Amino acid sequence: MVCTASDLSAWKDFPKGLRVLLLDEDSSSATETKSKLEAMDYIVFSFCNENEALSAISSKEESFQLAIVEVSTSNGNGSFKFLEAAKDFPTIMTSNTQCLSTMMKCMALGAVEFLQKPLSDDKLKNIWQHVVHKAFNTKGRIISESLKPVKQSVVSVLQLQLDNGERAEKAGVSPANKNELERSAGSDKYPAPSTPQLKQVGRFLDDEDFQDHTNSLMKTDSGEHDGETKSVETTGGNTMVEETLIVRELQSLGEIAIKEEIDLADGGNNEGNLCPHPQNKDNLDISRGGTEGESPSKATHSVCRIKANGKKMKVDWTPELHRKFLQAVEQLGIDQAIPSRIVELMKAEGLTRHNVASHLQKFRKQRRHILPKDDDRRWPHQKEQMQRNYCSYKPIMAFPAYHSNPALPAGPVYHVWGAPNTRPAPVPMWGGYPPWPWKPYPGMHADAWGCPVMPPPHTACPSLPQQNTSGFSNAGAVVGYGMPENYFEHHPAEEIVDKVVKEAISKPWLPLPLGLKPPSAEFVLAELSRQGISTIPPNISDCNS
DNA sequence: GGTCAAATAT
DNA sequence: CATATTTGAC
Repeated sequence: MVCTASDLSAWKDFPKGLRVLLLDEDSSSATETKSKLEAMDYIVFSFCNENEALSAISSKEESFQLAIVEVSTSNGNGSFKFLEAAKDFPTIMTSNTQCLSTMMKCMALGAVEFLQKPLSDDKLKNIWQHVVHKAFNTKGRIISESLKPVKQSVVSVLQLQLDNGERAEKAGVSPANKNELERSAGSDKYPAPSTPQLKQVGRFLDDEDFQDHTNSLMKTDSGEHDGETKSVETTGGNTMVEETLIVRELQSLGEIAIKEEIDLADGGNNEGNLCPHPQNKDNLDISRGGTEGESPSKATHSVCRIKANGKKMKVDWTPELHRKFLQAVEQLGIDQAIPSRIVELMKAEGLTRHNVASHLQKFRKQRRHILPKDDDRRWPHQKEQMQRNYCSYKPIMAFPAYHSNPALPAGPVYHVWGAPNTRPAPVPMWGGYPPWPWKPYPGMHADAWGCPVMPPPHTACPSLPQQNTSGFSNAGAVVGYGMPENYFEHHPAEEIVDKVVKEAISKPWLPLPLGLKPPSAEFVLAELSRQGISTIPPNISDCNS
């Protein structure tokens, strides 16, 4: 993204106020680092032994957004202990040594970067990127309280800039920078936090949820045959598409989607769009001079849903948001899935119980339509039937079709049987749960809503009756969210089944069925580290000489 | 609060 | 005209 005037004002003091926990036993280097950071407007809390640091993060984790931890021969595993404990926010490891094993271990344990000492201004100046990166790439896990404000701030500013850009355009200014953002969004697949350019903010994509976003991007890119550009109004021509593209990406990052109404009519008075701004500043500066005891993040969390004219903005139930919704519903279990609880679980700022209630209503209605009366077993009215053991309740699938969604927590997926939940299992309670067809394809009627799209996962309920009761004619065309769209577009359902089965056979070591996405390297690493990274040298002393 | 249904917005 | 979301009543 080209640095425009609005950039300068919006991001001017971006890292300002970010709280950095510094753990370094070497007091002189600690002091030096601290002063460098402070010169850059970071707020530094310095610790010289890991126990203090540990207790600091465990008691007030929300007070920090970033940690810099020194690892040395003398502090042994202390730094690693900290690193593991501080998984919720980005931790940069630093050391005098250049031992590859050490670096490797740091990375395996979740460090976001390894910096060789001494820490120069250059090395330090962009560490904020890790904060932003983390804030946007914590899907499926719990996003740390301290990172939420950052995320919101960034989203706000970016959205604001979109608005500004829109206005500038109307004034005849070339929107070159937006094109730039778009381009980078589509092609820059690999996050490289060390690269300072702001354009990275346009695409916070990790392997984990890469597919999703790319899908939507590519679809939008490809023009009008797009299933997701629901909010694209053709009125404005291409610029609107770009606008929407970017906004949508932000939206799909888990924020409540707010439809900014761009009033083409009353060109000048869009001051209301400024509303995200104050929040942004607040969030970043709130910690200034504050004491460690405060938790800045708790302060302001509500998304500004008020338009200039005071009207509330509509909640846009993006696939992403709906996915949260579904997760919540599944997690709660059918008889507990009530608006208030769903709202809690969704953890989507700005979303009200009413919003959810409404969505739930629609959701239920749709289901009723899809699963005709005879087996409406899953809704509370039929208490007698609730206990019946329907196949869709059984955790047969380790990777239920619907869950091929990468945004879901990786944790329980491979442990369906031992899932901690009180419910039977984190399994879709609505067997073969259909994707939510947001504007599937042009011309397709929206009552395709509940159409089961996935071929019934082979091992799963072969007898599930309603799988076929509703119109299936479009099955080939409707594509589930979170699935690689092309996959379906080019493979008839039977081929898919075949493919999945073959894969299952060829990889017997994996749980069945495999789902549609093989475990990524990332997943394996994560799993390894979760289990204590036995493959990595237990200590570093052997390489420090 | 939860649900349902009418009212609105898109 | 059909849908999606919000509003309001029960």
